[in-house]
Amino acid sequence: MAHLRNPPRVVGDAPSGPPRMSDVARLAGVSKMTVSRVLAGHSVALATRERVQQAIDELGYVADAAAGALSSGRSEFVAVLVPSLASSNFSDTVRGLSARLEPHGLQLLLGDTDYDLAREERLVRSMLRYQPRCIALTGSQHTDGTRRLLERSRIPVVEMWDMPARPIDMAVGFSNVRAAREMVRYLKDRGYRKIGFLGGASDLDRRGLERLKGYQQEIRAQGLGEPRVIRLGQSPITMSHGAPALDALLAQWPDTDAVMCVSDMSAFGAIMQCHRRGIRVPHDMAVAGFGNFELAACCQPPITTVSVDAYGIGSRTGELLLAATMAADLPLKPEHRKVAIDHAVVARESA
Amino acid sequence: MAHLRNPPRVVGDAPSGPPRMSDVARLAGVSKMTVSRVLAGHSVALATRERVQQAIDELGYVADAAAGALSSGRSEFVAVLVPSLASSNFSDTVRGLSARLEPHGLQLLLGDTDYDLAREERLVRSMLRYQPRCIALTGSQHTDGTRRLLERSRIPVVEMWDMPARPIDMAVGFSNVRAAREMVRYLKDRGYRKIGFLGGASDLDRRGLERLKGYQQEIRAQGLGEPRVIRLGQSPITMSHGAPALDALLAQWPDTDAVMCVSDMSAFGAIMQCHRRGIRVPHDMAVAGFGNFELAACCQPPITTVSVDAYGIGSRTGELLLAATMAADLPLKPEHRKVAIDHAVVARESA
DNA sequence: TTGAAAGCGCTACCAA
DNA sequence: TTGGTAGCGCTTTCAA
Repeated sequence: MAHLRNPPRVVGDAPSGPPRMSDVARLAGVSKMTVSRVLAGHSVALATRERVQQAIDELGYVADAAAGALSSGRSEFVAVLVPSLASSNFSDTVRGLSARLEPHGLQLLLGDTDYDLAREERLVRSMLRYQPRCIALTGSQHTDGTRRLLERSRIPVVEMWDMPARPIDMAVGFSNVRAAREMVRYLKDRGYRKIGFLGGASDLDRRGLERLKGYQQEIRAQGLGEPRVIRLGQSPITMSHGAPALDALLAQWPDTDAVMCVSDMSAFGAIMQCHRRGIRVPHDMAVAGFGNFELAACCQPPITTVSVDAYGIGSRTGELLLAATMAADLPLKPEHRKVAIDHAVVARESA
Repeated sequence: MAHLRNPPRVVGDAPSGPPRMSDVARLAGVSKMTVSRVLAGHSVALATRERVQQAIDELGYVADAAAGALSSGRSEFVAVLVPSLASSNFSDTVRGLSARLEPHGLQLLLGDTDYDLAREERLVRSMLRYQPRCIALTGSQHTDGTRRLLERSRIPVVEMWDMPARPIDMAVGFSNVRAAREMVRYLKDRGYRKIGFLGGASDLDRRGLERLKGYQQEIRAQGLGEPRVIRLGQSPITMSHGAPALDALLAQWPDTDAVMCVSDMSAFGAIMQCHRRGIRVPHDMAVAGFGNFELAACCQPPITTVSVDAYGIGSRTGELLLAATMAADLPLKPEHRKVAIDHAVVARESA
């Protein structure tokens, strides 16, 4: 009788904690195993099943998932890391992921890296403690520590929102460089020649940097002179970024006739600042965004932008993860490890 | 030797799965308990601690949280349900919660109810399986099933974003009715007399309904004639709601001189529609929002709105939950079970 | 179709 | 300061 953590229950005592599987079993007059089978949907005689279900309902029994995971050796967690939950972009991706994974009873473990790679590593380490079946990260830049943790964990990994040459494991995204180049070409086709770029000052927003790189490459390729780049403000780029960035651009290059922004947020801020300064959009100044947020469609003038299927990134990631966790033995062919997501310039009135 | 789930490891075999605490113990030449103590930060001789730490690093050992939770009888999960992760309002609340809870090693289990009470119940049931230490819900309306589940679970519960007369357990929020009434008074003080209201058509957005109720009460109390209410569109109310709602309002009551919107999103949509129709804001039509999103400050004209401390709701909720989980034995006094969050009309240019 | 026993990986408890 | 043992609540495995 030594070493008992909880005092033995005296017969007739009210059960102390929440009901356990053995309580259900006793009430239904069956063994624990039968209860377990009913819960798992395995074959059990109809009459037995009904008695067990009744006992479950009567006691309000909820099975302990931690115990189940420990015993069966597989958890139902999927770890997901995004730079920011507030961004509609990433929250759409999360919605796409849930939509795919929830029907399989998988539980998302969500984390918000705040565009901070060290924080990402801390979160990965902390989430790995729950033995997730797989993990989805944003971007393809990670600390060495993060990579090491992931490699050692040997679980399927998807990197989202980018298209790295050599992903850790799998990737679902698109080339931000190419998308930005397409926007420059679009602006050039519309007749703009003095095109500026408004981006963030932080090197942590890799996707923003890629867009900047694409802008610079295409400006050079098209012979549109020296790039006109303003880098201002921290990630994530917010609406309030647009106004001061536009002012800085016009202060340095007053003859600019179009501006391409790292996101719809800053494009919106820039357009509102144009309203304030009496600059007509697009007549005096064209403004283009990136992301095709709802904001871009509702703004006056509606914002020309690059639409990206954020929800699709989530749901395709979910599919890859499902395939990888369900059939872990069948390694995917390399060409199936990278999923390219569509993107396109959406022409509206602002540019 | 029967009933062994995994075949016994032959001496010299490479360990099959990830390293376990016993692997670390063996490598460091100590018992599992000592490893456990090092991880928990309990007192261990410095030299021993260092050897153990070295073994942990060498193996890349990550402790299994499910096993720990099962053994110790307490998990590190906190369940959190919000209507929508995409809304900056609720994602701010989540940030406030994380900021308070993460330092204590607590892991958020986030769920998105999509403004659907049945879905809320499903999520609560599913999260309860992980034996969370406590749970935070949004709003004070829940299904009977949800209430029953929560009562039976006997864990601390906080209802956020509302101020119910009788909370399930604890509440952190404010009265949406009172806040809306203050906005009507503000508009009246500014000289507006024909004030309309733009809200959603769904009865699921309780906070939106409360704001409508506050509007109606105060319009009557101030003798401002019959309420002018347009209810259009599903929850959550988005930017695209504003334009058609404004059109409907003006079609029915062309002489309206001010409009109060259920959220900054629809206020923004309404203002953009005013731009399109050549209606000057606030000269021809005042527009007020609710929530004080970044959008409201960046819009041209900047939007007069009700600011609510969304982040504060999260961090105060975190404090309550910490107090309740850490000192579960000390029941809070009833007057400490309800935390009122400040809100205030922010006067800007739009009204 | 059902049951009994063992054990998943960890921590509480007591002993040394 | 450290170690041994029992057991958390469940599922796997095999037997009936």
